[in-house]
Amino acid sequence: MNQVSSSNKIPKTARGKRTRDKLLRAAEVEFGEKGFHEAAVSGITYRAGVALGTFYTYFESKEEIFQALVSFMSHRARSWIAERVSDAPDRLTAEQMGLEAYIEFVRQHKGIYRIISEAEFVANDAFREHYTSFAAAYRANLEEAGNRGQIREGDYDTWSWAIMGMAVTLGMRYAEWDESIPPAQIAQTITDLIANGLRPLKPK
Amino acid sequence: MNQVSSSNKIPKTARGKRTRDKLLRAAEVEFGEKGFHEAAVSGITYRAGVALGTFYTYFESKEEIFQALVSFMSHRARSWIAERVSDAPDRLTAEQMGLEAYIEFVRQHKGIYRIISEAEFVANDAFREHYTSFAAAYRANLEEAGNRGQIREGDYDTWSWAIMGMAVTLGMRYAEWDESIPPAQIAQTITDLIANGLRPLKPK
Amino acid sequence: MNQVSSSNKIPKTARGKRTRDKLLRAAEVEFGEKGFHEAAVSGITYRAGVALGTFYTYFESKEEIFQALVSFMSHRARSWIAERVSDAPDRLTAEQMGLEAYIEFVRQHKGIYRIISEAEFVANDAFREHYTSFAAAYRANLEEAGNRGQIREGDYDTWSWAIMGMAVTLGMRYAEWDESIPPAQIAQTITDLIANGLRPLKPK
Amino acid sequence: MNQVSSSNKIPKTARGKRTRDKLLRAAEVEFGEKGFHEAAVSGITYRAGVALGTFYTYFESKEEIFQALVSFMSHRARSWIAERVSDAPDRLTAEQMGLEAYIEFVRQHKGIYRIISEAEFVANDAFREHYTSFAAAYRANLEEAGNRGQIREGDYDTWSWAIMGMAVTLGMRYAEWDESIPPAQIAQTITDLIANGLRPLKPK
DNA sequence: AATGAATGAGGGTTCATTCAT
DNA sequence: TATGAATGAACCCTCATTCAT
Repeated sequence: MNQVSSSNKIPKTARGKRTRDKLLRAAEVEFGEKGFHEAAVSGITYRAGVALGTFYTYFESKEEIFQALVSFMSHRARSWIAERVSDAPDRLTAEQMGLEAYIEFVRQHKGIYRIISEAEFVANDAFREHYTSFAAAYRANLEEAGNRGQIREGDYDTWSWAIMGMAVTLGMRYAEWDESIPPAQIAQTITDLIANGLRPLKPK
Repeated sequence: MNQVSSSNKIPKTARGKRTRDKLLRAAEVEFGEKGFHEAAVSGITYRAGVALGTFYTYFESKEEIFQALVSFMSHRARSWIAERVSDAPDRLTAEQMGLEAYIEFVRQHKGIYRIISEAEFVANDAFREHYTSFAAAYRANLEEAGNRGQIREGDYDTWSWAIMGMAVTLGMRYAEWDESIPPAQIAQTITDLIANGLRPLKPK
Repeated sequence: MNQVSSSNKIPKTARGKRTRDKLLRAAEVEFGEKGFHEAAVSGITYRAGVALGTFYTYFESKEEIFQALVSFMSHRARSWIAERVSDAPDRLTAEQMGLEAYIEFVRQHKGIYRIISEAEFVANDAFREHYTSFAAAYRANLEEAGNRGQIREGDYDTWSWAIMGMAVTLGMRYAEWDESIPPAQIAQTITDLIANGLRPLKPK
Repeated sequence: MNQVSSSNKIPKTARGKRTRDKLLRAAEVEFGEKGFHEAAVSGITYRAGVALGTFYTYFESKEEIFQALVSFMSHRARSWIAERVSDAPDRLTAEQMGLEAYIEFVRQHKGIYRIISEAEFVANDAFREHYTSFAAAYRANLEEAGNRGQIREGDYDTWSWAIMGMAVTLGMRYAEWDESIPPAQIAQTITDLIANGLRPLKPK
């Protein structure tokens, strides 16, 4: 019942691929605006400009397309950030650039934020996969930085989840709720926090 | 639809109060288990042991009881943490105890976590109120600690949201997903991160 | 999933009982006219004069009401025949009266014939129950007649199914397809066949 | 909708004939397993190993292929029995062999039984044709036997339907439901019943 | 002949809410 | 207050059939 569900619904023609893609794009908008439960399959097909039945040529169910969407967007986010970060000189700068990139990404894809939030309850596998991948990437970075002596050693696992948690919540706060503060500034503040903690800089 | 229409449905008799209470308690379980959309009013009344129609004697709608629940639980969480933290010697210790308390709280009330997550989309007012209150409490603490020289000065606003974000995500990770690590240990790690940042402890 | 399905949908008030009854009666007409698959729940509620949703107050599904109907009608048919036969002087006369009663019954309830036919594939349990009960009744009669010496001894089981088979098929032929021959005449012919077989009456 | 519109879809090439045949064979399995309404055209084409659209190259509709199938199988059954019976020494022996053959046939083609049952409501013309042909064959046999003095005279029409009815029902009972009793034994019992009726063998 | 994508009417089912008692 | 029957809008999904290639 949860078996790989790669359903024999993969398009075999170029036309089919195009239609499937239109549906995915439409689903991003529909789910992003209304949330999973309020979204309607007919809303997706309407936005995609195809007939209702066409939906079921490519997806088994509303759940399935939602899952597909979560995976798809999770990849997009990760690769977008990775690209932006690739030429960072050191880990802390990379952290800062990554955070900034993440907030910008969310600002450009508000629907995505909502979609991933809901995924916890609707497409739990994809949801966990998303966070686990993100955290794993962070963890690898922290470890590498640790090995190079750029940061101290410690519980990289927990740290990576903690940093990701900041990013997510700040994404919500400063990308969803309130766009008045530039991403760079938020990223700067947080990076400083991560780097230096709260200690008085020159404690006596 | 999102306006907290303080309905004129407040019970006047003792019997009425009891019934309303049964409904609220039942709603916590129903919403916690199924989430807002999958939950059914009939499920709530069934758990409460009253007839379906009785629900509308006390609540205008499914949305209303959900809102009431979010506010109620948000208060419970805050006061539970406040109590646990009240006798902390200093801010950092308080931070650690608070984080630990928070994780414990989520472990004991998994439904609550889910309810607040969904509130973002279903009862946005109550949801923002929840996070804003939490962040404000943090902010006040940070500011006070700053004034006392216990921590350095900085953008307390952003910091408070960042720290809260860690807590939320770690709550998910180490209370929802995986309970194998003791809350105290997680709290310790994070507090250390907050306090000291990632800098090598004895840089040359 | 097939558990007794006595679903907690039993009406608790007199009004409820009346509504459930209206639905059953309407279902008899709808299923009889259109067959299970072509019949619509909305057709049933329309005929019953209630709202669509009311259906699901009393029945879990279209399948469930169909099953209920088969059982109900099977009982009706059996008791109708039993009543007609009760004062027969001997077994052969009873056979004849029973067959006649059966054909008359089918003529008055053409829908029922179709319903039971389809039940084989839609509500197999109820279907088997129907035929098994009928055959058991026949069998008991044959056995009793055998014990009294009214008929010879033999494989009552197979005989009872054979006789029932005649009745069913003749019901189809002379009640469904063609009503020109009076039931009594058909019953007479068959009884004679059952009683005497095909042997020349005065074989040399 | 029930008129056998001898469609202009008869294949002209050898390849076409082969494809049409594959579809018919696949339809037998699909309809036999699922029944008319649950069966899907796509199920048929899938089993046949052709594309969905190909179906409509050979058949006007789902109804049409079903009709074609009923006729085809009705012929098969009749000729199979006829063959088995052809060398019977007398009518009663022929009856017995025919009944035995029929039960064996149903045991080997359970799908066919279901298909013909459903035909009453889906392809009524073909259904009546089927039963009428069978009955006519019986009738001719009875008449001939009567003329020869092998059986007494009587209402051959009703008798033929009655005997056929036994066969059908016993087919269901001892071929579909329960295969534990050998066809020959059932045939024997019934033939005896037909031949001798229920009369005590040595009446005074 | 064969393919497979596209269509859309149709129907079963859910459930928040209302209402009569 | 409490009950539970009644309502009907809403929506997911199926699948026979058509059509462009």
